[in-house]
Amino acid sequence: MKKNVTIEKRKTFRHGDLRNALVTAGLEMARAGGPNAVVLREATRRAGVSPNAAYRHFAGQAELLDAVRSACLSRVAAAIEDEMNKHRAGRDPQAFARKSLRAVGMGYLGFAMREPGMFRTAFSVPPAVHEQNPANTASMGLNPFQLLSLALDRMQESGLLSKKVRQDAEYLAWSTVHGLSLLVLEGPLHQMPRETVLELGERLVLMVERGLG
Amino acid sequence: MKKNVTIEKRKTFRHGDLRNALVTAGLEMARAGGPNAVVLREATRRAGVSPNAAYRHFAGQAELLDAVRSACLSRVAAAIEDEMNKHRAGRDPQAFARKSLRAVGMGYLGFAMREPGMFRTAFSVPPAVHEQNPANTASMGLNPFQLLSLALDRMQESGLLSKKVRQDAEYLAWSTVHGLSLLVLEGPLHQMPRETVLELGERLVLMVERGLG
DNA sequence: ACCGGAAAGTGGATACTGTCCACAAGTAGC
DNA sequence: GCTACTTGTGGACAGTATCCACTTTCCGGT
Repeated sequence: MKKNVTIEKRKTFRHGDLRNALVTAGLEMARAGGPNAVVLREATRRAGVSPNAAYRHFAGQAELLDAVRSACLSRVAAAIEDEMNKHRAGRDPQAFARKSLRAVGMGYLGFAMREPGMFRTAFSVPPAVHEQNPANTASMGLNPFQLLSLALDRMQESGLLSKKVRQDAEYLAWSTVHGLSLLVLEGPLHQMPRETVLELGERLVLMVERGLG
Repeated sequence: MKKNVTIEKRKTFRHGDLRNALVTAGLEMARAGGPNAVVLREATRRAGVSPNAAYRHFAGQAELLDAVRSACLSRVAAAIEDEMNKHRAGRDPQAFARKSLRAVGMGYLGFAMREPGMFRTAFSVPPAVHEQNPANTASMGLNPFQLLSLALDRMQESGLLSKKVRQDAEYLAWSTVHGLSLLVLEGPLHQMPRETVLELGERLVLMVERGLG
C-alpha cells in the first residue's frame, strides 16, 4: 500500500533520465514482488511521468522487464563476487579451488534467500546463454555463469578435476544450487527454515565436488 | 469426460460439471503457456459460461490456478511412475535401487521437456511441502516428492546409502534435476538441444549417486 | 540567431483482465 | 406446491498494456 515514492513534480518537461528511473522503479518492484510485479504503468507513476512516456524508451512492458532482469543478474554476480573475494589464492591451490566453488554456490544461494524477488526476476525470462551484456555483470565483468566457470577452472588447474569431467560441469553444478534456490523460493520447500537451507547448500556443494570426479 | 469442453451453447441453465470444466480449460492454458496463461475469464469462455460463474466454484483466479497446479503435479507423478515401472525388482537390489533413482530423475526431467507449460505450472505456486492432496498423485497415490523418497529408501535398504547420508537426501537429489529442468525451460539454457539436456541429466543422476555417499 | 526536424512527454481511447453486487433461473426439501 | 438454496447472468469498476494523434522541448545546420 505504499504510494508515490517520488511525488515531486519536476519543473522541466524533459525528465532527463527517464529510462534509468524506470529501470530503477522496476527493480524495486521486482525486489518486492518478483517478475510479475514489474508493471509498466506503476513504474511511470513512480517516475512522475505519464504512462506513455515509457514507450519512448522501451518497446513495451516486456522490454522493460528485460532491462530489470539484467539489473537483477548483475546483483547476483555481485553477490557471488563478494563471496569469492573472502578468500585469496594461497599456497594450496586445491583448497583455494574448493573454496571458490563453494563461494559460487553459497553466494548464489545466499542471494536467493536474501533477495527472493530479484533472484526470481533474474531467471524468469529466457536470456541467451552466454549473453555478454555488461548490464549482467558486476565489478569483475563476469556474469554468474562465467564466475562458476572460473571456479571450475581452478578446480581443474589444481588437479581436482580431470579434463573430461571438467567438460560442461558448470551445467551440473549450476543445476544443483539453482534447483535448491527455486524449490525454496517458489516451490514446495517454501517454509523451510533458513539455516536448514544453508546446511543443505553446504551438503549440495560437497555432493557436487565429490560427485563430479 | 462426457461434457463438451468446446464452446457449444448448452441448453440447460445448469452446466452440470462446471468446476471440472474450468480446471480442464485451465490445464490446457497452462499446457500452452505456463502459469501466467491460466486466465479465469478465458476458462469460463471455453466452458461456455459467464465470467462470474467461476466464482461459484473458486474464490478467485488464484484458487483456480491452484487446482490447475494440482492437476499438473499429478501429471508429473504419473510421468515418474511410468519411468519407474519400466524396471521390476530383480535379484540385485542395488541395481534396482539405482534404476529407481535414475527413473525418478529422468522421468522428472523428461516430463519437463515434454510438457514445459505444465511443469512450470506445477511448481510455480508454493504448495505445502508434504501436501497429501490426492489430486497431486497418480496411480500409486504418491506425489513426486514421495516417489523420490521411495527410490532413496531402496538405495538405503540395499546398502548403497548409509543412514546418515540418507537423511534429507531427497532435497539434494531433487534440487539437481529441478534446477536443470528450470534452467532449460525458462532459464539461460533455453536453447540447449534436447539430447544434450538428457545427457546432462544422466550425468546429473550419476553425480548425485556418487556425491551422496 | 533562426528555424525546422527529431526526440520526449501528454491525453484520449480500446481491449483485455479480476472482482464485486444485485438479480434470475433452476433445484431440492418440507 | 411453496420456499430456500445453489448456480449462473448482467452490469459495473478498477487496473493493466498498448495504439494514435498531439504538444512541448531541444538541437544542429544555415
